[in-house]
Amino acid sequence: MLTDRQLLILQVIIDDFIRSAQPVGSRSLSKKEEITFSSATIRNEMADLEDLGFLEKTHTSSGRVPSEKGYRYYVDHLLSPHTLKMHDIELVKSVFAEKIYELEKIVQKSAKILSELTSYTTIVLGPGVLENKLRRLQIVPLNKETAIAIIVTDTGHVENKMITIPPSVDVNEIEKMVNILNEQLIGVPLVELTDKIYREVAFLLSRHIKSYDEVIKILVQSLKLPGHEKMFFGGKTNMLQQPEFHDIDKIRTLLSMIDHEKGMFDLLEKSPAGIHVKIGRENQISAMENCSLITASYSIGEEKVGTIAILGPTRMQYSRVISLLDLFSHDLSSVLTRLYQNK
Amino acid sequence: MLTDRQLLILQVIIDDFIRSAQPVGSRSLSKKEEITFSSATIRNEMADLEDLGFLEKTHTSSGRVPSEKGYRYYVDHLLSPHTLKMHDIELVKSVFAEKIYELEKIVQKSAKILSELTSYTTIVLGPGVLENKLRRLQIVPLNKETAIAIIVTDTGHVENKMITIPPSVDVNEIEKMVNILNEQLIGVPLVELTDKIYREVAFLLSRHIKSYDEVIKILVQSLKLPGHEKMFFGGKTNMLQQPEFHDIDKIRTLLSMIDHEKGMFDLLEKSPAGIHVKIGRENQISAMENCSLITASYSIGEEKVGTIAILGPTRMQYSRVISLLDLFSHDLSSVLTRLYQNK
DNA sequence: GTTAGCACTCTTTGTTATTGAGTGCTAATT
DNA sequence: AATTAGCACTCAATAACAAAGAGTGCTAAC
Repeated sequence: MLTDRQLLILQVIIDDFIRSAQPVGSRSLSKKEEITFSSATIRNEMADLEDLGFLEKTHTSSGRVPSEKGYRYYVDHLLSPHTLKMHDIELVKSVFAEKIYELEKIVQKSAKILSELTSYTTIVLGPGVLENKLRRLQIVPLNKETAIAIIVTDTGHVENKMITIPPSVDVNEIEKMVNILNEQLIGVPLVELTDKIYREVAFLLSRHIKSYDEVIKILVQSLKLPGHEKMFFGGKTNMLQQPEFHDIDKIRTLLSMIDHEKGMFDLLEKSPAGIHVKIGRENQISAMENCSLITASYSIGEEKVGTIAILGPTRMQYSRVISLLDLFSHDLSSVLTRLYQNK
Repeated sequence: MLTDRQLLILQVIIDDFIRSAQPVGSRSLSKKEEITFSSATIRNEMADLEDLGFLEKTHTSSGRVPSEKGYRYYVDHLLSPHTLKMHDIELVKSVFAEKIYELEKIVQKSAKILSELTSYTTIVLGPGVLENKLRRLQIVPLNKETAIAIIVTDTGHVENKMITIPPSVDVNEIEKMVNILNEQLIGVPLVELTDKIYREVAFLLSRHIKSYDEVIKILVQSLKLPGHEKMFFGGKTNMLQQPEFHDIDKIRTLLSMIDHEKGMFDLLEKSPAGIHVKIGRENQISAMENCSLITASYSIGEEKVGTIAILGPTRMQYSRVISLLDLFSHDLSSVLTRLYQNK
């Protein structure tokens, strides 16, 4: 539906605007190497592209600026593959070069490096813990009324939670229960724990444990898992450098959105496997009107366990960020798979 | 050295400027109830106060603005005690009303509420974990090479750390060691652990444990505690609302300073017990030139375990913030003392 | 179909004038 | 001797205006 020339013009305009953040005029376009026709021709084409909704003007006699539809088309059809610099690749690899085994640390460092490489904001979700398998359950009494329940998963993740013990329950009973549970439940994915307890272990417990009713309550209480995975941020304030956010009000709503973790979580959680680009209002959040979000998933083996996202202005270096995320999510996945899959 | 009238004028100017953020002129001052003398008199006094370094002008014919020295004097000598509104007190109490026992949650919620009450930024440091006493040490093997070391303290705090196990070491040996250690070390403050191990337990271990040298290495590795206490933030973006930070560059340096936790930590860590006010450059950090930091300590029993701080513009509501912090640190201390001291 | 040419639009920048809140100083008043 | 009224002066902020420049759309020529 678009002619080759229109595509070329659209692409060059968007490339130029991404670089300069300034509306692009016909005259400056006509000077580019790729462009062999006159500014008048470009003007005509630009008018057509505007009618079609790919470009916009900031005022009647201004140069053109890509619309959301324009970016969408650009991302879907015009993206020229970006070759990463050696330096970039090395930095990415450096995250995985050190012998860090703690998953959270890897993830946190990832967020930091990615935000430095892009000068946008990085958000990493997960790795999810619900699919992890139980390695050890421990209940450590602190005093008469309280105890700490600790869950260790096969990925080395530790969850802990303070619980209250009703006075009727004997500490020894709890210890007994914990022993039984460890025997029965090791290797069971955390999501299935409660279910499995009711189906298979409850019977066993009822035979060996005195105040069964009370104890089972504590158990369920301590297995109640964190509602959602952890999020890690990098470069939260990077958006302040972007010229489109030189307005205090915009930056305030954006930053407080970023800090309001729940909303961010909802946004990332539903992102599917693979790399995806959401442009401006496609994100359904008014604070993100001028932002794009690129998400990539990472996995252990075949199973998706988390999401990496880069938040930038709609005027984002899509090509570069996609290449980086692609490299990164693959490397992260393979490291995690190597570390945590075969046990 | 200052006359009563000068003190009055200084106080009224600072109060007014804190409220309005606008330079205060002689005419508007003369209209205040407290002021019974003419604008000309005020002008003369203001000139004197400026000569003494308590006031400044933004330009030759502008009204006066407090200098850092002015704020200092105001905080030290002129602060009128602020009576908190019922509503404020209720909000503070609400943090402690719920039956939350997890220390970190209490602290986190505190940061949030305080930032909402003040519309400044809240930073909470601690509670320190080094003085806590060991309740349980646990090492959970994940696979041949790695294991998770878990430390539970008497305050219910859980630290965990991934460690690598050299191939020469038998998992059973580790288990044996952990049992010995739990017998010997429960109740010992975390800071003293390593010391105590070398002094008293090493001998015991060397008798019972085969590959003693290797095992002790793992042990020390797993007891290496986090270099410093955790920090919690509230209202990180609140400073964006302050008119003195309507400048993008200022806000950027400030926010990135806040996000750079190390620097913040250094700032808070050395703050002594009680409530203290650091004004502007007294903080020794250029990004905080226009900021004041009010710190308060909180404690378990008699022992200081952490710091609450409020970061605001130098044009801060000192009186109100001090009252809030005072109330807060006392309440927090008494709750913590009740929960964690008597065991 | 393309492009040169031109009138027109709108932002940006700079200049100038005006206003108003404020000061400092002097002289009059208490 | 301290206070205050009065006045000349300063400076930021605002508005009004002009000029420049980058851009457009349209028409007519190529």
